[in-house]
Amino acid sequence: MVRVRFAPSPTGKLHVGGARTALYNYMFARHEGGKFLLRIEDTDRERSREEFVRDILEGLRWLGIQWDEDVVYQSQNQERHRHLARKLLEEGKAYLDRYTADEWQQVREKYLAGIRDQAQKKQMERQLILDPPREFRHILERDTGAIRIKVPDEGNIEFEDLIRGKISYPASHISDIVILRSDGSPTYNFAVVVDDALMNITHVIRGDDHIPNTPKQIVIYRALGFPVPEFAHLPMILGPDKKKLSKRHGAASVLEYRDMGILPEALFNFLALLGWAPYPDREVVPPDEMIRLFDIRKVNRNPAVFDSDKLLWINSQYIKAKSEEELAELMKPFVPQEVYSREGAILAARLLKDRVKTLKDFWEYGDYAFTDEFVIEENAYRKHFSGPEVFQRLRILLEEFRKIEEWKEETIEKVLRDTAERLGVKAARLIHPVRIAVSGKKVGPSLFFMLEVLGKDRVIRRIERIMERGTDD
RNA sequence: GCCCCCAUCGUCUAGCCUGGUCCAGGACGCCAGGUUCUCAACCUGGAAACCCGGGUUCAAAUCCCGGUGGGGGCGCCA
Repeated sequence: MVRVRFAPSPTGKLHVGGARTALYNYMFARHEGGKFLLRIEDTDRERSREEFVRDILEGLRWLGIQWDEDVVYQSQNQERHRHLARKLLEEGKAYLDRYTADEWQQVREKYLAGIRDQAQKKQMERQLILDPPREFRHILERDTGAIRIKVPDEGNIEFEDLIRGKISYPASHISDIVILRSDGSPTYNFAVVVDDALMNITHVIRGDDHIPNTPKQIVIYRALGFPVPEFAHLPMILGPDKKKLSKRHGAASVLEYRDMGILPEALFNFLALLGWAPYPDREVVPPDEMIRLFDIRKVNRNPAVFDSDKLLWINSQYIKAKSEEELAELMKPFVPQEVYSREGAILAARLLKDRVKTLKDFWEYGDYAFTDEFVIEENAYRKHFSGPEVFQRLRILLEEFRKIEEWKEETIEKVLRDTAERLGVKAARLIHPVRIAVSGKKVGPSLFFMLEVLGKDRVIRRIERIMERGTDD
């Protein structure tokens, strides 16, 4: 049975890059009918923060990435790490490096600084550890230090990457790997291997920045006698400047996208498309279908630039597909709670669902659906209410509107156009002022549709109100 | 310096494994037109790419080699 994991370190918020990695693991697990596990790599006490753990869990949950089994915290496994490292030492597969971290640093600077040849450097390191130079001879007395695993000198360390095919490293270029520091803490590569083995992980799917770690980890798996999992390395996600994505590229955290009014399934869809294409000619593919079609072997090998315009477009597609009722619920967090009402939200949805890009836009462009207290844009008002004749025309139109019995788009349009003709002005002369009266904005949905949706009472009330401005002036 | 990975429109990609149907398909964005009461949306059309050089072959985006460019690594960081 397939078992995969997502293993973030809680030193920052859940990032779109991490989310994409989680997503691919999740899609793979679900597609294969396996398990998707979560492990928090919190060994870095200095930088790990509880609030980041919460952010990561919340982000995953929001995206609809549900993990199986209990969350594993790497710090829980410290004892196992130490135990296994000592076992390797006893078995002679690893050896003691008696330098302290500081001393080793000095040794490196003094004896290894100019060495460019990796194989040569590896041999010299070994030499320096087993047979220290005079000034460090005394360390041989110690029975403490770091533990290093012996890496073979001959042959290649190879693995079959599910995405890239065969990858091969010359063993002679890989230095003996520190698995336990002199302070007794496990190193990253060692902890990852032990934890993955303990969790029975069958497939390691992660960013391609981990490719160089893989041969080292394979050495560790072998020394430990654990089965080596399959590996798949995903390409990175880059910012618009083609640099590795970071905070500098605006919103990089998953929850920030939620707060911008992005739908989780839209982000899911978009992220899945970064490096993989389920169809040659379809982009909007909901999560369920993505999972059904997912094929790790078809994942692209080159890095992808994060294009927020496309995210916005996909989001707008998902918004269009929602019902007014669903949208009314979804937009709730983006509308001030004093004015939110389900009725108003439904009106906003009906009015704007085909034109907005985010959930935030419903309030941004549709405040008038919720309340009479919307802002009337000054420049719009000035432009279309320039003289007294505007108010005269509106008064006449208002009379006609009052007479309408069937308040329907077509009827309203006919009445307005007839009135315009009677007054000898273009319909636009009435349309624009009315739009501003009822919405406060010079842009928006088709006016007649808007009037119908808003309802006769509101429309009449709002036209009356704006006319009061005219008498004041 | 050495090791490893990558390379199709501005961007995401299909095609590459199993050469010909590709003077390279789709999508976002962009431009133009249509619709129209505005702005979007929508519809139609358009500009836009196989990194370079060799080789293999009747034929290469597709296979091979080299170069160039980008990325990762060479840590008692993760």
